[in-house]
Order: sequence, then structure tokens, then C-alpha cells
Amino acid sequence: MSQAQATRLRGARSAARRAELVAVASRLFRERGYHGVGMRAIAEAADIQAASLYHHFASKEELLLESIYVVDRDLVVDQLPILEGEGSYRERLVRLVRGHVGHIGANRDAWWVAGRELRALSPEKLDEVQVYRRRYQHALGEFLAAGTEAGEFACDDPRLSALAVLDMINGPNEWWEPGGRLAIDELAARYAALALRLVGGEAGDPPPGQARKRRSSAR
Amino acid sequence: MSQAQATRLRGARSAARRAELVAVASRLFRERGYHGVGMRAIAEAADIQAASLYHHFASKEELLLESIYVVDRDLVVDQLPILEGEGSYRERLVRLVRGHVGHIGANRDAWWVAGRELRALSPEKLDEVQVYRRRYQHALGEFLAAGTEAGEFACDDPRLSALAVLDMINGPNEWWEPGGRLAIDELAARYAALALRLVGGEAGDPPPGQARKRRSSAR
DNA sequence: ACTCTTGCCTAACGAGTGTTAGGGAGGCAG
DNA sequence: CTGCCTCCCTAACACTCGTTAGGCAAGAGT
Repeated sequence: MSQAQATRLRGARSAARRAELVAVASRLFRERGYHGVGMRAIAEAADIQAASLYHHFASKEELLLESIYVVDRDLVVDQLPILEGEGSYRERLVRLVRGHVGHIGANRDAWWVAGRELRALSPEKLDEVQVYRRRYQHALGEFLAAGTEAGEFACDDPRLSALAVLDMINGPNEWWEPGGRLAIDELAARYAALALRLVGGEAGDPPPGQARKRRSSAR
Repeated sequence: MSQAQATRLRGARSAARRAELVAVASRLFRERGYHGVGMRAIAEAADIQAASLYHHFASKEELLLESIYVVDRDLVVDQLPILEGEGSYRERLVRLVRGHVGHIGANRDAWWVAGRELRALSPEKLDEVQVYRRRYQHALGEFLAAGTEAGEFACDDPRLSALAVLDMINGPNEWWEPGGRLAIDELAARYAALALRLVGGEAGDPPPGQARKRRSSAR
């Protein structure tokens, strides 16, 4: 029985060490790309020998998959309940967007990797990941349709609006970094307001509560 | 004098062949990633020997750079004049978004590559590309600020709104493909309308002209 | 004291990497 | 016919790649 096989069967015995190694790999994948990083480079960054990685993971691909799960599996699990939870449609959308953007800020390496290294996965694993992604997108589409039905939103085409909202709130993954103009919480809040506007949830002029402030404060 | 040096000095003698090879490389980079494709694979796809590629390009990186220029240089050159052109702010924004999304549809391989292989460029080339990108973003920010000043838009923070609009209209690069639910022109038109809404250019209820149609036509 | 497991090691495998040296066939200019 | 240029070739160099075989030391269970 090979080490790799033993590893696969053993289950999550030393989950902590695994997570540690995945974090190192994520960082390197982010910096240089999946194919741009070798097992030897990952090993060196973890102060270990390349062969020793195979004690924890069956292959390089497994390292990638674990990185991606942080985004595409865990995000859906955390976020979907929001849409089915309490509060008005508007409140729930705001919570979703804030959670989403916050998740990007809290898992930058994994998000970057999940955003551009999917094609390095084998077809089966790719499928598995995309199922999560589609579920998220579909749920948001249904939510926007229901919110429109309820009169809180005004989406001509909720399915397309869901794509537009997701495109927008995934955007910070491409450019946000800590120490920039906006802290991630601030950004999340502003993007939530913009998302609301995008789906017509702002009711023309100042909605229920507060009004517009701060006109072109910085440029 | 080596072949590579000669190539560099020769200029655009056989530009057609170069463009042909760049297109082949773009397609492969898109499918398998820059580091996932070897010179031999590009050569095979072009029915040529690997070494022969060095007659046209000094290095693999030059092939990548040429792919990226199609997006990050040519797009800015085509699109910026729109913002400084004729028409109301709203009309110009619509034209910009339509042109942007249309460009994605017309240059899918190059966009995909430009979106995720920037880090494979050397620092100097990376800088050059990012200058174009920042110029585009900055110009849009200024445009939204001016449009707000003029009362056509309602952006609390034009610089952030520019980012949000760009995040949204770059999105189709991640998911649109020919033969899907929407043709690229249709998508471009709808995203233009959504962008207008995002910057508060829709004036609460139906703006100047047309009204809303098609409520949840499909889901 | 015994074995078993865990976590790591060294050494090596075959295959694939970007790149270069050098040459040959065909066309065009003088 | 001669000489040059364009475009492509074969062969090779020096690495690097993911992965595996096999072993060794420390600790836990009995």
C-alpha cells in the first residue's frame, strides 16, 4: 500500500497540518499560478521535502481542490441560508452582498485561485465545483424574482440581474487589497448599496430611510 | 546574429503570420493556461516546429504579451474616444458599455488570457499593461463625476462607481459563450441598461424616453 | 519489550520545459 | 548564375516537472 493510498483512506486525522499546507499552497498558487508553482516550491515554503507532501495529499491537484473548496463549497454553505432567512428582501440582499464581499476579503488567496485555476481541475472535480457555483447563482435569481414579485425590487429579467450582481460583487477579488482606500467592511457596505440600486431596490429617490450624502468627495 | 534578434529588428514584415500564430497561442493559453501550454504544443497546433516559433517571436512571453495587447491596449484606444465624444452622458455611457461587452464577445480568447495570465508577464511589461488599465478606469471615474455634476447621474462616490461598473461589465468574460441564452449584442444592450441604473442614471422611474418592459419573462 | 502508525527523509524515474545552434529549400534582386 | 533573405527544419542543452520506492526516527498502544 502506497503512502498516497494510505493518506486517502486515513481521513481527516491531522486536519490542522493539512490546512496549514493548503494555505501555503494557496498563497503560492495565487502568486505564480497553479502551473507556475512546483511541488518542490510548495515544499520549500512549508519547510519540508517535496515527497513529504504526498504523505498528506495524493497529488498536486488535491492541493488545488482543497484551496478551491474554501470558496466554492464553504461560501455557498454560509451564504445560502441568508436568502431563506428573516428580514425583508432588501435587508437580505444587503446581508448577502456584505457577506460575499467580506468573504473575499477574508480569503484572498483562495478566492484568487478559485477565480482563475478552475481549468486545472480534472473534469469530475470541475463539475463538482461548478455545481456549487450554479446553485448560488440560481438561488439568487429565484430570490430576485420573488423580491420583484413582492414589489421590493424591479428586475426585468431576474436571472440576468443575478448574473450582473454576481459579476459586480465578485469584482473586488480582482483588485481589492488590504491597506487600500477602503477597508473591506466599508467596501462591502457600499457595494451592498450599489447592488440594491442595480436591482431597482432603491425606489427611485431616497428609499425608506436615509438620503444620499457625499457628492464626489474624492476623485 | 541570431534568428530571435533578427526577428526583433525586422518589424512588422509578416504581420499576418504573426497574428495567426498569436491567435493560436491565445486559444491554447485560454484552454490550458500560460504555464500549462508548451511551445511544442503551440507549434503543433500551428503545424510548425517549436523552434520555428522563435523566427517570429523572441520568447514565449512575447506571444503572451501580444495576446494581452489585443485587450488592454486596443480596447482603451477604441473606447476612450467615446467618453470624450458627442451625446449626453447617458448616451455615452450606454455606448461605452455596449462597446465593452461587444469587445469581450469578439475577442474571447484574448480577454480570458488578459484576465488571468497577467502575472506571467515580466514586471516591466506588466506595468505597461496596467497603465492602460488604470487609464480606462480613471477616465470612467472622471466621466461619472462630470455626469453627476451635470445632473444625469447620481453617484455618491464616482471613483467607486467606476469600479463597480467595470466589475459588472467585465463579468461576461467569465461566463458568456456563443450559443447561450443571449447573443452578445443583446447582452451588451441589457448590461448597458443595468449600468445606467447602477450609476443612478435612470431617474427613479422611466427616464426621458422608454419604460420598463418584460417582467420576469424567463427564469 | 513489542509492534504499529505517523511524519518525514533521500534518491531516483521518465517525461517535458524554454531555448539555441546550425543548416537547407525556395524565391527574388542584381 | 550569384548572393541574400525568409521561413522552416533537426538535434541538442540544461533544467525542471510530478511522482514513487523505500527507509528511518519518534511516539503511542498493548
